Amino acid sequence: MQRILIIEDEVDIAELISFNLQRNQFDTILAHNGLEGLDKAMSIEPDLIILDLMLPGMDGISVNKELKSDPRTRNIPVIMLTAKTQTDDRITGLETGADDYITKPFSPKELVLRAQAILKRTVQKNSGTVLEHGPFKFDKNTLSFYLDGQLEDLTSTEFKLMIFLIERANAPQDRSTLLKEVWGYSDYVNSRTLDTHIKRLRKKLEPHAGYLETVRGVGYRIVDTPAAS
Amino acid sequence: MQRILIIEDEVDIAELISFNLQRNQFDTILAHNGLEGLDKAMSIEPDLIILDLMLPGMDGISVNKELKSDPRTRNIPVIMLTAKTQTDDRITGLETGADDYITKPFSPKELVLRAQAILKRTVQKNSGTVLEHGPFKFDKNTLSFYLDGQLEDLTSTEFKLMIFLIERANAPQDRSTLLKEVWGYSDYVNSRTLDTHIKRLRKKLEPHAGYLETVRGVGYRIVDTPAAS
DNA sequence: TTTATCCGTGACGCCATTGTCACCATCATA
DNA sequence: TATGATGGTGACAATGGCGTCACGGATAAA
Repeated sequence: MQRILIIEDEVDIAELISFNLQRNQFDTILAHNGLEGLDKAMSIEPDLIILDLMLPGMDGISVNKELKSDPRTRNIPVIMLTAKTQTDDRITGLETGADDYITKPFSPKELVLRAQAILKRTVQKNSGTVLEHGPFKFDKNTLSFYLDGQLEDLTSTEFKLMIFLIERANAPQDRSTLLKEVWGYSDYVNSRTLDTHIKRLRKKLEPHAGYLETVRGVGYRIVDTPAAS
Repeated sequence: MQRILIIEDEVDIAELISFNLQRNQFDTILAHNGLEGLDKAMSIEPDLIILDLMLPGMDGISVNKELKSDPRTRNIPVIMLTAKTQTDDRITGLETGADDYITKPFSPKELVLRAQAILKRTVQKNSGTVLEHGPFKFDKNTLSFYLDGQLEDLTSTEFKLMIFLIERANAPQDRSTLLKEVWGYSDYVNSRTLDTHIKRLRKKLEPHAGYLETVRGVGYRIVDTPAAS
């Protein structure tokens, strides 16, 4: 079950939020001022924080700044609650730190929807975008490629080709499959295009080009352990 | 717990494999000929299949072909067991269908390692590589972009930029952050590069460019619901 | 050894992508 | 309203990615 920390001094509002979130299968934790909120955020490490902008003592912006400066809480998404006046149009813009904001008065339904949307997003963001295989490492988010830990340049075609092969490691992929899946060619084209790209790839993969094997009569494959040469 | 189907007629070998996999927290199912194997594969839908090449009645290659032709079993990875003779060097090459192969005699340890490697891979492959936001859809594997379900072209810079913004939807990202994270610029450069790319993106996002908002004095953001215009 | 395939490679030219600049439009503030 | 700052836009040039081709080398079967 996902836990949501609510930092809000007005008890009525805090209860209203808490009630609606619990009804939608979230666990809730309450904090009634900024310091208590920071404390609980650090110790509990919730999945999401709902933070009122106006708080006694330490205001929401400062709390958020503190949250973003600590590694334990830096990646926890924050929804900011703001009052609808002119001045905080500026705040919504400036609050680069907050992941979303809601203006009071707000409907509980909207808040639940936003919470769900954000949590869904962070689950997506932190899952399965890094692919490792031997000395190769790929980050599908930033489209970056590392060879022995060193960032190297790959063109997007090379990137697609490598990912396709690595996700099917050891299994040879034939030429027409590769041209279809990586290039999007619908019918088989007899050309040297694939070979040329493989050549360029091998050059960039040095000294680990041995992972990329030719399977004569079929196509190519990436192996778990390169043959001794 | 992950289930592994073992299709192997020699009882001793089947037991050996089964024992070692179970010791490593896998569930195992045994089948002693090709037809029984196909049957169990269809009904149980295991996470991985270990398939002997030499089987009484229907041989391994035919079984594999059948497996790949049925939608229920098509995506289940297959490890093929082959005897080490000259002829099946050819088979290993030809067996585009199998995801990996092991030559007999093999060490149980190696088999377990390969099974774990393959299962880890398929988990990676099927997770979190598709990102959706409103009318936008991204496949990080094929680097393809869909607008209202229609495949559209994005350059790799545009792709990176969109992913970065969407994963931080609603939260404005300032110019220097974007230049640093998407372009890899280390120090702030005062240039119109970002603006130009945003312009090009907006053109390609039509008629949904409203999702990409300018936050004056800060940078840009993607919103969940575009403002009415 | 011969022969037919299949693959690797270097060179070349096209063109999409990208960054820059000048100029204009828009916005915030006094 | 006036003014300065910030963002939008069109045009342009440089670069690099990409596909094609011709040729040579390697491999497998006869």
